[in-house]
Amino acid sequence: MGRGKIAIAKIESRTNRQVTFSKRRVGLLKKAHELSVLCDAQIGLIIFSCTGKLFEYCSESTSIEHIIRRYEIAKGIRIPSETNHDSEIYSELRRMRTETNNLEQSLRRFTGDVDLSSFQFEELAQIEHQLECSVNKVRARKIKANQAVAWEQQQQQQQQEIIISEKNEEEEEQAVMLDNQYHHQFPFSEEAQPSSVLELGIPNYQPYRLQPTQPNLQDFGLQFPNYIW
Amino acid sequence: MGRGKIAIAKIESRTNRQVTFSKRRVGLLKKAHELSVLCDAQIGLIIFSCTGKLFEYCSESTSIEHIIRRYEIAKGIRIPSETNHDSEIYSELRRMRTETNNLEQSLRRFTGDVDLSSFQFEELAQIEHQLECSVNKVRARKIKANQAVAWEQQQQQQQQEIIISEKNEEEEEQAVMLDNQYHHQFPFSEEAQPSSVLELGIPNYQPYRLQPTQPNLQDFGLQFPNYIW
DNA sequence: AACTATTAATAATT
DNA sequence: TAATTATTAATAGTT
Repeated sequence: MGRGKIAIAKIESRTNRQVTFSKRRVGLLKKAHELSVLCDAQIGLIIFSCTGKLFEYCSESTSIEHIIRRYEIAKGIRIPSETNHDSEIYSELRRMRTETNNLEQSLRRFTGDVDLSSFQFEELAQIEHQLECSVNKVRARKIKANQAVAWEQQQQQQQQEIIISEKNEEEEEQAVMLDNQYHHQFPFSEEAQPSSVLELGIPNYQPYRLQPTQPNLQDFGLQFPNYIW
Repeated sequence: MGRGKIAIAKIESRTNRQVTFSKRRVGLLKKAHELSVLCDAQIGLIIFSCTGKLFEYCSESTSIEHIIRRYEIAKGIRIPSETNHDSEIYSELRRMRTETNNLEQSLRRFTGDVDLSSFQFEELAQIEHQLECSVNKVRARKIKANQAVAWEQQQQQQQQEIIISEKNEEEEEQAVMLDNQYHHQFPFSEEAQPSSVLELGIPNYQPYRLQPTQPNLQDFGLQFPNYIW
């Protein structure tokens, strides 16, 4: 199923292997999800890439841990119980990972390294507004940081203002003024905050690290049940 | 991929569901095996049918138990070994705290919610550029996300342009028009950004709110992303 | 179960 | 690197 048939043996070309891994990983996860939904099966899937990165899937309304427990029970494997001391530390570790994930997710919005296709229009408008505010702050600081430049700009502005007050023809300058007014008085883009994202509860949501070297990060920045199929 | 297309929802017909389960289960296991071999990945797959029957697959030269152990270690659920590992755990905790701090600081750079005064002009310009790229991405995506809305607004805009070109009196309407123009017609031009907007605060920044929901997919093994710079 | 008309996945290419 | 396309592979409905 491709331009040609390939033998099922380790792909020697490193880049080729990486590309194939990315594509087939998505395909496998999709298939697992479809089987789970179509046939009401409980599925847990763990994938470690050859570079050691972890990917996983599990059916909705459950968790990998739960499936592992069920598996171990089914196989008659005993689960060693944690001590109280250990469980405290691990819960702290998990909490911190969650926090890290949240931070990384937020950061991706600012770097643009997030798959925006999962957002609705209103959400995108909100993100856009946030970014505008940030860039404006940075810009203001930048100007302050270089007073000479700032001073030049102010001089220029004042000259233009004089011209405008005399002729009142420069629409663009007017636009600047009015645009500011608009933002201060009618921050419409913040009003209609969709709660949809909040309600899309997917159990066991614990993404972890950013993937700067992986081009296919966006495959997993998406809401699972809806985006491809 | 069959005589007809089917929706991904639970198959109501019991016999049909059973048949599909049998077929797709084979397909899924095959895909898992192929991915494992082609890309040298370690894969564990556990399937409980709706009748409770267990099926499993794991890559060659390993076992489900081994993969489960590796998984739990990667997730910080279980201890690597039963020996004294306290120091390892605590160092991991420290490492994660450091990472969290770094992420928080990076985030604050983007929100402008931090002492930007400590940055030099060049650094600020870099951050600004990063934000511009991000906002452009969001903007482009936003347009795609709702072409109908964009179209409506452009229509409105055109009408208003006509009105304004005739009268040029309604200041507020003009502001709306120009704002729309800014947002939709010139999504990639940052130059005309009014400098006085710079004083706007960051309204409503809630870093944890807009996470795109994600399936139970994770990846591990990357260092703190200083790639942003 | 086996068959086959279709859809889906994906290897190679751009 | 991401998108496109020519092929192969999977499978839904049928026999």
